[in-house]
Amino acid sequence: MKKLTLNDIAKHFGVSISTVSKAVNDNAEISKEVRDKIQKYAKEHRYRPNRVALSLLKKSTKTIGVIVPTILNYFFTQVFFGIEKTANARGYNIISCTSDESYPKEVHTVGLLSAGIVDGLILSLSHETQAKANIEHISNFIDAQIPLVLFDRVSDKIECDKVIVDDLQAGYNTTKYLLDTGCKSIALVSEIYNSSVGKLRVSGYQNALKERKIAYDSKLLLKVKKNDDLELLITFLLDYKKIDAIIALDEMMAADVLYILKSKNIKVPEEISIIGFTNGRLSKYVSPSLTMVSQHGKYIGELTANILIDRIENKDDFIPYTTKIVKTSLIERESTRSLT
Amino acid sequence: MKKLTLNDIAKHFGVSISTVSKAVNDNAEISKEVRDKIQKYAKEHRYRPNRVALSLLKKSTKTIGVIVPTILNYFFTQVFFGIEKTANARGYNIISCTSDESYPKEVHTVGLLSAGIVDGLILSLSHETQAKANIEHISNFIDAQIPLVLFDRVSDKIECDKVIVDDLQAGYNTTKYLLDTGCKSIALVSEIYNSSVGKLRVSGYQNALKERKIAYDSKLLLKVKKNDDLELLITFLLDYKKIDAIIALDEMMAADVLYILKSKNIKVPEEISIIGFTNGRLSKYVSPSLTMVSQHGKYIGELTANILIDRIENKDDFIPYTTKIVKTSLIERESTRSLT
DNA sequence: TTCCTTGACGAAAACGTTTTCGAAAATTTT
DNA sequence: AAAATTTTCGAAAACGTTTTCGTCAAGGAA
Repeated sequence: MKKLTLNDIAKHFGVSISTVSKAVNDNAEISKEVRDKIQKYAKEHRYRPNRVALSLLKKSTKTIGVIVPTILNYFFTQVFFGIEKTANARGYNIISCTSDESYPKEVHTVGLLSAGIVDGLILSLSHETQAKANIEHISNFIDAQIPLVLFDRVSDKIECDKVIVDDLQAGYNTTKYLLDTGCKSIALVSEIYNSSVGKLRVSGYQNALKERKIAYDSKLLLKVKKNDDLELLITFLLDYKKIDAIIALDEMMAADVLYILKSKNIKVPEEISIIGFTNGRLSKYVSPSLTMVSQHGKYIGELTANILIDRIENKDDFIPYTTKIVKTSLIERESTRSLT
Repeated sequence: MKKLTLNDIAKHFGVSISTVSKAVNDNAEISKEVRDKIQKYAKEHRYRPNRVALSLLKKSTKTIGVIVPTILNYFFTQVFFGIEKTANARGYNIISCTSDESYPKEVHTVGLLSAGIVDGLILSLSHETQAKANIEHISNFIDAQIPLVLFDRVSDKIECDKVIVDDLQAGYNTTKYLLDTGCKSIALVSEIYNSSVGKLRVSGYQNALKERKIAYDSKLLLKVKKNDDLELLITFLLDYKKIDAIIALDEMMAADVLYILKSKNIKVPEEISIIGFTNGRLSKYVSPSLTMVSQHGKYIGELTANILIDRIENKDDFIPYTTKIVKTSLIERESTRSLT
């Protein structure tokens, strides 16, 4: 039951390979009887054209590469889901890789994918890459003439299509929302302080403060690293100053903050309000449920995939690069006070 | 800056393709000077051997296919993470697909992946496939001589390597644990009642009941479908009989059950205990936090990938198929009473 | 009959790579 | 100087497919 090739079928019928190829493709150039005979045989023996050979010939693999910093994060899982869905619908497979927030791994993976196995690439920069701001590997990839779409974690230095979240506005909106509910002293905790999205959210936060003529205090910006003890940091923060709201830059962290506050018997939202980024599964179920910023991950995935595939399928046409900005939505729940 | 081929380099230096190939592969057959000259040029122009051409020649793509029923589920995300990690470590890329619990989509995807683009396949059967028990597409795949490893959702009718969770034992253990904490009337809610794993867990549940000489009441087994109103079903259940424990067959459902009980002002675990399957992010953060069964998803992914790659790399050797059974662990939290 | 058209099929190139084998040239050995 | 060996490189096959073009025969038209 070895894999059947055109050559095998050709030998079986004593005809040429071209005849078989045309027959299985139902080409009228071949007489009806021969065609039927060969098609029947091919079907019975489950002949399938070798996609690798086809890829080599057509210079198109019908697969797109996806590199995300991590998959153990609801936002990226959602985006991934959206990409997979639309890619499949448009006849593409996806080959998925994780950079694990690591620069060397990203370089390595991008290199691999530039060797002809994908027709295009979707990428969200790793945290380390954004911190280093070293994007030579991306430039090389672009030089290889393979379409690339960046999403969420992008870089100004890279010229290509991009899909980003309106993080500046989101940072501004959440801060303003908290101020409007009567909060005065708002802290911000972030693990991704070096990433483009983290910085934009902080800028939005600062803009909102400035608008209300509230001085920005950098001590209220908690940069937490991988193995930091968040509880300790929060304890210090609360000792430093009276806080009445905390913005957490991802969902897990929002949940962690809530957990810590509850363990300290601090009432949420009466004493401290919480808003988190990424509206995942957690936020609905904890109590009090968390007010969150939704980034519409699935939609971003769909949009990104569509832009990439359009680019792949109109490779010769000159289409200027676009940057799509996706607005966020605030999902109001119980961890914030109501607007008065 | 078009993609460079061996031919391009050969022309540039006026040598043959074979010379260039050997030179870039640092073959001593080529004189040191020529080798250096060509390697320098290749590096400068970022030559990378075309992987598609290589795959065709070597009949090996160094990629493995993964088909899971859904990625929006923490267990499968975990498994996926484990697979990706070990596959990468062993030099393989993964091409990932979702069956969306749909039989036709699974058939289609398995078909695609049998056309030579993967060296092996990792698969967890869709719910619909297990309900239909139609596995012809899998048989066809196996006939094509491509290594296959099934995990979690498997079928007795398919002969191949398998990695499964000890769901029978897990069902038994959780039930027994609840009985030991003093529960007498245990209900079970499941969305995957037709899957192999669902059935095993129910069997384990029944075994534990039988051991304690408690009659099994099929009304306590809630089969919930995609769009059912869980709250209504639970209300009926509570009206039907006094319940003091609920086993939920996945994490979301456990959280939903908790949510519903809380909204009915039923104390957990004083009045009703809850145990859920899949120890994800949710369970830790809800309150009371949920006692869960951990299936060690990441480990399963690693194990599965290793078995598959071993099979790929020793294709000629005859190694009998194995079925690895991974034990579960019970993570005790606040949604169950303490053992007395 | 002769010419032209049409139908049915095959030969060969092309995609990019590795590898085996052969051959020429350079070097060493006798 | 002749013979033997080694060094250095190229030709060609192979992987499986599509597609262009050519060929040959049959059939119809003149």
